[in-house]
Amino acid sequence: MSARGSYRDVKQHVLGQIRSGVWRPGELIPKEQELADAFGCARMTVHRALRELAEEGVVERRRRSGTRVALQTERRVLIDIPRVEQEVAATGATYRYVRLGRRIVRPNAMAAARLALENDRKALRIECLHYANDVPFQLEERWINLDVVPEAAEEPFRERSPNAWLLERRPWSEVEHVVSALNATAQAARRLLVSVGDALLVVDRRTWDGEQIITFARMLHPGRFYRIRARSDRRR
Amino acid sequence: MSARGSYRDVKQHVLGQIRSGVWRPGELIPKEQELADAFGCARMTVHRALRELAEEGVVERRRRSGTRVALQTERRVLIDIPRVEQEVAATGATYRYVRLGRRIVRPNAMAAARLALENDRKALRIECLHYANDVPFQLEERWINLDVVPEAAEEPFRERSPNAWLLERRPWSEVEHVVSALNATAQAARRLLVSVGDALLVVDRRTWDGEQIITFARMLHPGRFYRIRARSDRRR
DNA sequence: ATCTGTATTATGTCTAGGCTTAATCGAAGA
DNA sequence: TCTTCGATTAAGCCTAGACATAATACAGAT
Repeated sequence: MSARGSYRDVKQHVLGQIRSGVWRPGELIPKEQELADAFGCARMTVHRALRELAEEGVVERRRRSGTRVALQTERRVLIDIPRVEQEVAATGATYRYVRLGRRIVRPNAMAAARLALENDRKALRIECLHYANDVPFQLEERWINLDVVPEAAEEPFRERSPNAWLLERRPWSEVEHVVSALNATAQAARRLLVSVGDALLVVDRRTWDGEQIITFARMLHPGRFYRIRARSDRRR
Repeated sequence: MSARGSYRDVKQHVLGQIRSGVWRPGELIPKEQELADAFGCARMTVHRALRELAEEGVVERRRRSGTRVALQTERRVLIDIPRVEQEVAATGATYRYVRLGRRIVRPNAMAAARLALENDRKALRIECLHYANDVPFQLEERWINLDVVPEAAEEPFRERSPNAWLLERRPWSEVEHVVSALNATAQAARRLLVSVGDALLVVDRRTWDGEQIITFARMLHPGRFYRIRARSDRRR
């Protein structure tokens, strides 16, 4: 077959067999040693190719049983969620940040639940607006857990956004994003320069460091402007 | 240090140094050989650990330069987008599928653009509704490219949803998802049993096989019900 | 007929070397 | 001063073995 195999060649070949329908979903494919012999390479080289295909969800592997073509029940999608600054800059627009408000308060029911705060604990609430070319792009309602980040109580957040400030300061271990849709309230509509009731795309983000919840942010976007895009390319 | 190293141990150690702030963003970390010596393992073992961390976006690697802690400019998120049937079933609800309409027509401007169709080419349009416990869960407007999937012209799609039918039949190589928010039109509101103007979460999906676009689907969800959730855990 | 222990098998991981390649540094030349 | 080119370095990939581990099959016992 091919004189000297690289793991990429093996991946391409296996993917080709699957995509062209020679190896069908659920079917067993040749074992590592057989592929290694066919390609004239070491088993480790085949192993790496198949391991990566398994990580990508293309094949499923079990010890003793062998490797089989995955039943495509799920689509796995990799999304890059950039910072607002970069997202705006990427479109060529000029980015601007404005802090609207900042208070240390007892959180409302939603924020308290999201932050998993004990009764009566206060948290820092920041409201701010991100512009693209002086057009409102994102309205952010940010809650910071002062038990975890006490130094935030000293920070005015006038120049730098809470997100940028936190990213520089706090390592994080886990993030959760929840995307939904809401109608604009009177206040949100005023801030975002849209009509009351217009559909808004909502991204809720929680950030952990270990067991502790650092921060919760609700980010509202005019539905016409904001897009979350994701492409999952099974070929690579 | 540790008597015998596995690549997981190395990963954990490196991640620990980063999370605890010992190795800071942008900073160089020890080279592969040094870590291998420290752990008393082979360089390949360290190599695999660092390669995986690089894939996860935790570190950045350059030949000759070395490995450095990534500046966390982006958050990479892995999302599993299941099929509606499974998504509904996962909540314990009963799934039901209803075909509303099916016609071979010249696509409207949006669909023609999404499908990249030549002038005057017709396409198959299917409108259908997915229920969870007899409550409308997703309204789907599906366009199928008959140049690529001519056999779809014979299929009534009465029992099986276009998605299920296509997944069984056509291998695909690439998917694009675009998420946005829209206000419910009169027709969509009637189908989904919501009020006109209610915020809907919109997922547009395009599927390729190689260069060809197989299908485009616009899926509408009542904003209150549908959630796209994603957790990115940097620890593993 | 059912349970249990053992042998088998394919993948999972590791080792200790090798060569390859891209990025960088520094020295020599223009 | 600027450019170019060769040496160096650290990651990238590969090999040919080894042992570990999980899942299965099968034989023997109950």
